[in-house]
Amino acid sequence: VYTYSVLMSAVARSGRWEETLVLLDMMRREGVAPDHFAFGAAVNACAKGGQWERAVALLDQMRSEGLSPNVVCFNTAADACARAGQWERALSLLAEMAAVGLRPNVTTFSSAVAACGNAGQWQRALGLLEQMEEEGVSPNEFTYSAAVSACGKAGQWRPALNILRRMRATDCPPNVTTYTAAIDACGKAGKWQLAEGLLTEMREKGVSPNVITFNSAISALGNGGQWQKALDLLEEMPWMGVQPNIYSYTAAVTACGDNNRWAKAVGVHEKMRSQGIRGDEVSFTAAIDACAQGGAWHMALSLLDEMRAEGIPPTVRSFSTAISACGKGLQWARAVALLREMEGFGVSPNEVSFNAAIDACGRAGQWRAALSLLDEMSAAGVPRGTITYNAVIAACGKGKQWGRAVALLHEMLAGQAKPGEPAAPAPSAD
RNA sequence: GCCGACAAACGGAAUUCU
Repeated sequence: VYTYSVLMSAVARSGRWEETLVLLDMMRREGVAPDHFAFGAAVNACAKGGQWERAVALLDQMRSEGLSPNVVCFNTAADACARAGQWERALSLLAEMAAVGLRPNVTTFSSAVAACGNAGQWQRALGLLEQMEEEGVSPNEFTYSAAVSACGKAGQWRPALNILRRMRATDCPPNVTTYTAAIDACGKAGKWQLAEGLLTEMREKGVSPNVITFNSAISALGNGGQWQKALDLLEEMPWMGVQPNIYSYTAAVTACGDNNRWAKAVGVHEKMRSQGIRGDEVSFTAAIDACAQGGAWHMALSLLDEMRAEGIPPTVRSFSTAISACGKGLQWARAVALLREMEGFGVSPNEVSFNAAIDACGRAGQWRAALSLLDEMSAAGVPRGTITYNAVIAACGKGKQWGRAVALLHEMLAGQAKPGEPAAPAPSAD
């Protein structure tokens, strides 16, 4: 039993849940009854592998084999729900624990808070903080950080900062992760000055920022329009003993790109590579996107070539971004050509790729080309989305093809009869 | 007590509007 569960925990870390289930079966076949550790490892593998239903089902499986799930098993299943944003399931596991006489601990609550946060339920996350204290369980850094992150994801920077304030009054003061989550929360809300202030504050309090903290701060500055400050911080972080990684550079590339500084973005990306950090598909795509936003379609295409020359296979996102770059530069023929070429590189265009190409045609007044792409899309088995219709309707509008635009609108509405789907944004009616 | 299972923070793409 011991040997098996050690083996399973190793497999679990890599998220290979299928293998842990096979191992469970092997144990049974050899007449070895899986214990809490073995099941715990299997539940963990399901959690890491994104299989929250299986994780929860394993708890029932345990019972049918005569084992009552313990707190760790519940916690691990709650973590699976948290990762999937299944807050209702996470909360029902909490309730279930109480029903079978188990006391949820701080880990249980932390996962439940994270589950709410990942589902956008920030008020519920805060409610859980209160609830756990009422039940005599003190939140720790994990819980608080999850709560700050929950607020941040929902754009709630004030409650996020309130949690930090509250922590200062406990014997669990904010640590580097909490500060990082708070910086990220401020950044997402465009509050770059607050993010900057938190970075200063933490250092004053003797909490050393790590690379993730700096990356969040760079993004916060970029998101607040402060691309120059973002670049400055990238330069300064080594002085504070933290070497930038590829995430840091990519955040800086995005900061420049989102603020209409495509040449700076490309420069930062090059600098990264001159520092011995190889670009990857994400960093290149960020640089291509910076060019797209700046209308620098030619540079976007060069970057796409460059990444291939470096042996970094462009992804569907890379291609879609480059198509968009061509479109914004009114290079519709190049956009369409790229759409057709990508298949040759082993990358199938998806809905986004087609949308970008259709938009490229529309911008250039090529409504016929846009319509034929719509047909091609169906022929390729790629479903049309709301955005597809918006783009193609806009293309017809630009080409003064009112009848076609209206027909497409009706087609879109007719095909959208699925209840529960969000309604299409109303196209402007001129 | 530890030596077998559990938890938190950061980066990339499309349409319109902001």
